[in-house]
Amino acid sequence: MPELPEVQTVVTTLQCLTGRRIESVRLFRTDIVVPSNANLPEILQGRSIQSIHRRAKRIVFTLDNAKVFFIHLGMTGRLTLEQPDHPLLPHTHLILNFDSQNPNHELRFRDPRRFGGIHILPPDVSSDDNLGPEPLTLRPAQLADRLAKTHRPIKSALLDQRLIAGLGNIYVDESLHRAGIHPRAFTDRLNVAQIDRLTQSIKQVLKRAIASRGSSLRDYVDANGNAGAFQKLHKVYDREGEPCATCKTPIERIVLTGRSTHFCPKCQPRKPPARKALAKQRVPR
DNA sequence: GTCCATGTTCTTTA
DNA sequence: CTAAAGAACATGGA
Repeated sequence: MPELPEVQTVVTTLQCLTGRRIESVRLFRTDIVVPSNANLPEILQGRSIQSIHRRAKRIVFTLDNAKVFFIHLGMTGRLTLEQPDHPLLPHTHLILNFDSQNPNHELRFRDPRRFGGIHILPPDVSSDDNLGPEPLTLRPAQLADRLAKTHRPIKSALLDQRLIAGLGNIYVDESLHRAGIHPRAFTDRLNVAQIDRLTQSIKQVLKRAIASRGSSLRDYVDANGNAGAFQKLHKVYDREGEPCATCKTPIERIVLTGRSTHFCPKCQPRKPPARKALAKQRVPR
């Protein structure tokens, strides 16, 4: 459910919590906390939230004592502000109550599949582990360097959070379509022009998706319970068989790296347009 | 019952 | 040994 644009939207809609003091913590499942021996209620109880920001697909909370933790929504996680008397839905794992203010909302974390989690960072450790660069500030040369170091289909590379952090299945497919690159194109065979275009496409797609407050296909909603609208603007994702918006060719769906992959066979040709020499020998010996 | 799902990590294979 | 492909995780909806 959440890729960069959705996570960004959740973070934006959570900003009303900055400066608020956590009055009570109810943790219904401890197995969503990492590390498993962390005492989350003790860490949160009585602290104020200094800031909430996004890094890749992580929602990073900084407390007034400089402690940092982040929530990852996984596939089905939801972080929502609710009225305290709102019925408790199944798979609600954490509820935080705050010092009373005008909107007396509580924060709830729900995640049926539990691929998401709450991660406590040890002091003086950045939340970055081996996450790649943020796509919105990515430079083409930076992407080129990283792509040249690996040999695999571009689709798989862009899903790899260590190579570039924040894209998921939807936005990789949309970015590749906009860039006119076949999802199976090998990373180390893309030319400079293609990588320039890809960098631009990724940024364009993400910016537009954020402007539409994310994609709601299944059940994504922001912290206020509002769905996004970008799914209406998808060019390829989940549009198998439908005509390409630019050339009318039916969108195809293949499976790559175990993931559904959507593309237009005409706008995203298998081989680069300018191709002349096929004089490559295999094993020289 | 079957297949599929906006993600990540561990295991197996090449 | 390294890199890439595959399986696993847990739940619900079509």
